[in-house]
Amino acid sequence: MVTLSEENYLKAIYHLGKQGSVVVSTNAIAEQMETKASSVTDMIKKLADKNLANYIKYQGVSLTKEGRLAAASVVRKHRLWEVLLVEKLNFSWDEVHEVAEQLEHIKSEKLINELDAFLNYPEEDPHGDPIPDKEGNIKKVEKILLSQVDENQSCICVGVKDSSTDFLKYLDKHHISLGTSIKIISKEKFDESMTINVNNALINISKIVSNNIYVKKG
Amino acid sequence: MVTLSEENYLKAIYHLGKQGSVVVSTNAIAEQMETKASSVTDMIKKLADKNLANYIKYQGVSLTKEGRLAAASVVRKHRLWEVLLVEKLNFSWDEVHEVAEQLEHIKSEKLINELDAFLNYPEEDPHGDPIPDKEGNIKKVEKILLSQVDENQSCICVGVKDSSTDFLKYLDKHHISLGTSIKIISKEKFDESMTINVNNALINISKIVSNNIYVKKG
DNA sequence: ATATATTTTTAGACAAGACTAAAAATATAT
DNA sequence: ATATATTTTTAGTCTTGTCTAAAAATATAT
Ligand SMILES: [Mn+2]
Ligand SMILES: [Mn+2]
Ligand SMILES: [Mn+2]
Ligand SMILES: [Mn+2]
Repeated sequence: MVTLSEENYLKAIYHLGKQGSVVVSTNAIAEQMETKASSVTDMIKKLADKNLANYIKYQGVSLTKEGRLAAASVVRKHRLWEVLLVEKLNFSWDEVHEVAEQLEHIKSEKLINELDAFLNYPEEDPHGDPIPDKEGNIKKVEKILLSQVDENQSCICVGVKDSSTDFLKYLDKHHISLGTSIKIISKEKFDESMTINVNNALINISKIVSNNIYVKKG
Repeated sequence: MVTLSEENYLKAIYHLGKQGSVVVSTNAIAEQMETKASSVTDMIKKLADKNLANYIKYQGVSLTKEGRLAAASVVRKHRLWEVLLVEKLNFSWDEVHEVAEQLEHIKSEKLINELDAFLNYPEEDPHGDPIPDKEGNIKKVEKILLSQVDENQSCICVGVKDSSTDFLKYLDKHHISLGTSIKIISKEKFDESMTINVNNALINISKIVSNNIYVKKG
């Protein structure tokens, strides 16, 4: 039995582990989860006791095979629920995350499998993030940050790095969503802002924005 | 903020309160929730502190207006989720309860309203139980226990009192479901068992069974 | 290499929710 | 009316998950 709280820690370690080294620091987890380092240390020990994490004092933590599968299962549920909310229940992509945070902890094999089928086996969530399969495998899609595209190049928005409500609403306001074509008109050396063409409108976006939009060539 | 545990107690008091007097005893709650009387006393105090329950020591507990609304909201969510599971996700009526026990605690106004609309505003759950509206009102449908129907009378199954997996599977085996026509052929004085006609088959059911099936005349 | 800063762990406390055992209140039976 | 049985509450303990403050380990800078 994995508790709700343990699931949240597993998920945090899972996410932190794939952006950089597999070993994750106590402070990184604390920051991600908006909790205190001492709480993290306590929980890491419990995860290690349950064979969900590898832990060496002062050296950081990584997930075991079992822990990684448990984490991927939570992520799978989170993203499938997000698809349901957007596709069937009229949620917009900036409204789903909070509710999915709750739904991801519902325990029922049948429920998640039926949900998957009902949604026609989606491969991505409403933010362009891949949905792990039952074995925890995810389709690694090649995508780069908009900030890394050169002047005069065109690309297509395929995801967002920040999926906070604020950022997604900003994108809505500028009519940027998954599938939107973007052409880089010019880049400013000074502050790394860029002017882009979206739906034949020119808009200027800051480095922070271009650093949080994933695109593919085309 | 009402916690998950508080919601479960509210629901128990709500259910116990409508089958008999509105004031509910500590022991009755303990039995319903499979917990100890001392735990119930502790929780009742918390509910009273939050103005969700009226509590007089040694005299039992009842729900306040606010508590009744909170309880009805949990029941509403429970039953709407059960409808989703059966109508859209291929669950049978004996599989839904456990999962609905989890889903009923998800907090999101929008989610439950959209779910209601998506399901086309159902009035009953898969066991024939009425779904409270947003204000906590339920359509009181007149139904009687099968055990109370006289010999040679016909009736239609409109609900079940016991919705345990075991009982529902028993009904499945005998092809009794919501809407099934039942004619009482004979009643045994001795043990109050009865022989009934279901889909032109004669079956004998015990008092326990006839006491857990709701029917309407017709 | 040593002093300083940062990170991580430990120790001790707290709140929620549950339990056992004992005490107090209420109900029942003679 | 009094003794007995049942119900309910209290007192004290436990587990989970969190926190603060202090101690220990590790990293960084001169
Ligand atoms: Mn999300
Ligand atoms: Mn979560
Ligand atoms: Mn149910
Ligand atoms: Mn429940």
